[in-house]
Amino acid sequence: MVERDSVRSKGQQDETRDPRTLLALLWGEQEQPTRGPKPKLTPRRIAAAAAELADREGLDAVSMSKVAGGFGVSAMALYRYVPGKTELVELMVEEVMGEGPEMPESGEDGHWRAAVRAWTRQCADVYAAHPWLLTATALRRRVLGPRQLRWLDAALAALEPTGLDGAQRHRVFLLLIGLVRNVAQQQADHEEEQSAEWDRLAADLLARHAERFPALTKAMADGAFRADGVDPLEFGLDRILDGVEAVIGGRE
Amino acid sequence: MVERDSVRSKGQQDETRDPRTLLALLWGEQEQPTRGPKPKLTPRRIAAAAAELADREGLDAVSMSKVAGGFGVSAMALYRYVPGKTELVELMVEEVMGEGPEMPESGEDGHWRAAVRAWTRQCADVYAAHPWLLTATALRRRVLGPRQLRWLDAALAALEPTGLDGAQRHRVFLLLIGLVRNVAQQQADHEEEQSAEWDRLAADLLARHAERFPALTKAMADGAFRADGVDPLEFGLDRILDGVEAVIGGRE
DNA sequence: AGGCGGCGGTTTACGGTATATACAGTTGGT
DNA sequence: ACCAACTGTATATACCGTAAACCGCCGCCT
Repeated sequence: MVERDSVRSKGQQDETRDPRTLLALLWGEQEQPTRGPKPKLTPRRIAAAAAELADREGLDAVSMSKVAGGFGVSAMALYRYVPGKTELVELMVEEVMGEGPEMPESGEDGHWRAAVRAWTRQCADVYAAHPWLLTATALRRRVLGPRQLRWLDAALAALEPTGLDGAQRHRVFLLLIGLVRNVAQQQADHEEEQSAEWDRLAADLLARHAERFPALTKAMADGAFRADGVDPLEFGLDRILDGVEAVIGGRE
Repeated sequence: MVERDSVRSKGQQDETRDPRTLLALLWGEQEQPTRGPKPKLTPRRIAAAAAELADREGLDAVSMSKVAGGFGVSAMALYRYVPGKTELVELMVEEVMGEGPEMPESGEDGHWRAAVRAWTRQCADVYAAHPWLLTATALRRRVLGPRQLRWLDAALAALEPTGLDGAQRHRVFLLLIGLVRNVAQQQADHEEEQSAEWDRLAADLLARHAERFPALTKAMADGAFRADGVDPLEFGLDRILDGVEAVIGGRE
């Protein structure tokens, strides 16, 4: 389906690497060779190891040599399985997405809120478990691997009972992952080391410039950044669901 | 306020660089020296040049030597003004955020929807003008520069007439930037080169695996990804505003 | 059975990155 | 006038991704 030794980038970045090799990789549509020594690795195993590394030490720590070192092979060995690092990251994302969300029995109408809730929570869990997903999926074209499509499919399915048309369902999906990713980012910020130090510095700074940011100081005095037990994910989700409900109600 | 020659990272990454130097930089609280030659540059000018470079060639193209080359100085010269690259990126973000949004006369209640709309649109414009903002602000703790705080302040101010408490206003703000960033990402994806090529490949792939993604195929047949003239930003914004309205209505 | 060619892994090398360190030239305060 | 502070440079280190050439293994074909 795709030739194995395809090299066409000139030595710089991506420039123009054939998307088809990446797709073949993601979908496992590689024709495996017959002759030659048995490969020690697979793209899957490499991606899994790299993802684990990223979980432990962050995405920046994922380098070809470190990943290869984990297998006891040289860095260049990986290039027999993966066209380059960008493709490896893509595989890492796909790897970490798992088998897709477990959705409740949809069946009845009116339960679409619960279904969407379940989807969103599980998606948020994935992002929480792998904070590097945020940067790995920032920019660049994605949502092409089978597992990512599975998530998309599940979300669209959960929205079918709403009666929204396809375009609207898609836009609600965008709203949902936007929420998930944003909350994940917020939490990643806060779970960082020295978070308390930063908070202290920020509070001090704000106090010194209170008059420049009246609404912010007022909101802070009103408890804006105090933890009040309300999950921002749940709050946002409720807002979105209410918004969707408003469309449905207004149209029928 | 902050000593100028502070170096404590061992040669690796960030590790532990003093946050106070960054804050002093962002807020212009550097005490400027008296003796010695007049500096040719300023952090601001460097950040502006770097941002322009990023606008033209992308964030990856921003390297110390390229930025320095634009001024005709050596790469190391920049380190007299900026502690390191991460701080430079932070400055770039701050630079690009401009003077903050121009908000309409709030005055009357009930116009908060218009105010929030104006805020969101302008924020989206910034992201659209500088796509690298997405990756530059992915992960890492932010929202500490005066300009970013200005945006936050404006959003919170716009939400004051809603009667929501501080924590809720903050959560709505999170919802809004989540929307903006997500839409920006979506648009960046689509305006990429070879976008058509990718779409073709994706459509082909989906057709071959239609049975695995029933909801997705159904949604596509229903026009999910056809451009239908509805701005996804407006759609999401309406959903969020409706959601907020539901909270207000339900509580009073 | 033999060998050839596809393939896995290594080594080497190149150009790029951030940035530590040591230095030279310039300037203002004393 | 001199010294100390400051700016910019040159040099060096340690990484990074990856191109290219190479060697040894192995299954298919003759």
